[in-house]
Amino acid sequence: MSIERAARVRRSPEAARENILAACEAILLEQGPQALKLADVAAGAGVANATVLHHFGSIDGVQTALMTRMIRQLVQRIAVDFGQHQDAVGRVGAGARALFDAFGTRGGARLAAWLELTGEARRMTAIRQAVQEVAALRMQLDSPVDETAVQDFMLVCVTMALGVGLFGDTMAELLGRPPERIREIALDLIEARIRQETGG
Amino acid sequence: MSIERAARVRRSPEAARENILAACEAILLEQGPQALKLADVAAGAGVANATVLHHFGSIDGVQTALMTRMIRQLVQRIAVDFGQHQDAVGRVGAGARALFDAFGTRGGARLAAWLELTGEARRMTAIRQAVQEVAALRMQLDSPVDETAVQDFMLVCVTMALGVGLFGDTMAELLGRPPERIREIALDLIEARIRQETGG
DNA sequence: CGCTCTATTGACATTTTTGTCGGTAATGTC
DNA sequence: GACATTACCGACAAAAATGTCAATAGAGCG
Repeated sequence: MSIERAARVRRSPEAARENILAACEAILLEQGPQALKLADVAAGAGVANATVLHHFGSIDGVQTALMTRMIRQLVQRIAVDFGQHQDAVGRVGAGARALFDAFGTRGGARLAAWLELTGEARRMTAIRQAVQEVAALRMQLDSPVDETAVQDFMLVCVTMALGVGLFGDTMAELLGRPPERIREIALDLIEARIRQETGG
Repeated sequence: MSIERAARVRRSPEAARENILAACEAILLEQGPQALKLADVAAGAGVANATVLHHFGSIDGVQTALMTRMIRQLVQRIAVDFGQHQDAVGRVGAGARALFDAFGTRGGARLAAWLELTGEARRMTAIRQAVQEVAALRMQLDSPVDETAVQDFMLVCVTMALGVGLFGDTMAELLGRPPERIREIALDLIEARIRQETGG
């Protein structure tokens, strides 16, 4: 019997990078950032180690590209969700909901935690831009009294969404409560605050 | 000139372990979990690599011991803070405050995030025990209507405390708000909920 | 087809990190 | 002081992870 060698796949540079980063994302979500080893990434993508290095230069390059990609996806998802609401009343609640969705799925919160732990949290500037744009939008549309109050409030929303997205499931399981409960209550707190602000 | 060799320090096994784990904790807080290398830990503790291994067997043993130690400290801190309040009214607010303190300082939230990312979140069972004890205590003292409501609420408090503790400072800086703001608003949300629950 | 370009690769080199081992030196005990 | 115990260390070995390089092979183009 002859030795069969898998036919070599040749992709465009973009497709090759995409393929590798997708594998990285899966590893990050399933095993955490410390499992992002060159060999594992290459194996996950179905290519040789050297191929990964050819496209990204180093394992750090891979990580940087992964962060960038995930942040871009995250911001885009938030923007889309937020843009879908037109009425002033439901917009804030829907915005909060969009935040919770964005960070609760596809590893958004895990990415943020990774950045935080590795001291690369400055990379999240894209999030800042998005939040500030949204804040400006709300000022324009709903014209609430205090601008800093709006910013403060959005700040807390983002932080809560991150916390729930990262720890929610584990905490719920740990304490024997249904996983969606945390999110419900957190959103409830937020909406109560909104009613208080706008209503009286 | 003769070669001076620093006098060898000999500690009790407990003190030696303590010394090493303290160095680990500093590294974890300053540089993140990925920086917990054997050589760095040994250097931080002022001992040889082999000494670290002598006491913990392997670098994994070091990490496990560190987790255990930090969790123990964390739970103890929460318990102390919580036990200081006697009146039923302020207890919940004070409890929430204690939670925020515990996770916001000394890397409690960073530890939790690390456990979460590495998939070792089950180690946090000590936290579960503490929360359940506190919930039982509150049921006994304040006898609110619904037990699951109390549990749900504490669950959200813990998750929010974790989120604020881990992401609060970065998010505040990122959005140009004072760092203590998040904590204030979050506690405000919680206390509003308490008033709503108990008051009407 | 012949040619160029470059994504891809296995084999190898380098670096980093972890772990082993025999010996040394504090400390307590008799 | 003699001895046993063991925390401690330097030097080295092993393993793991990253990175280099020359050669190979798809794909487009004349």
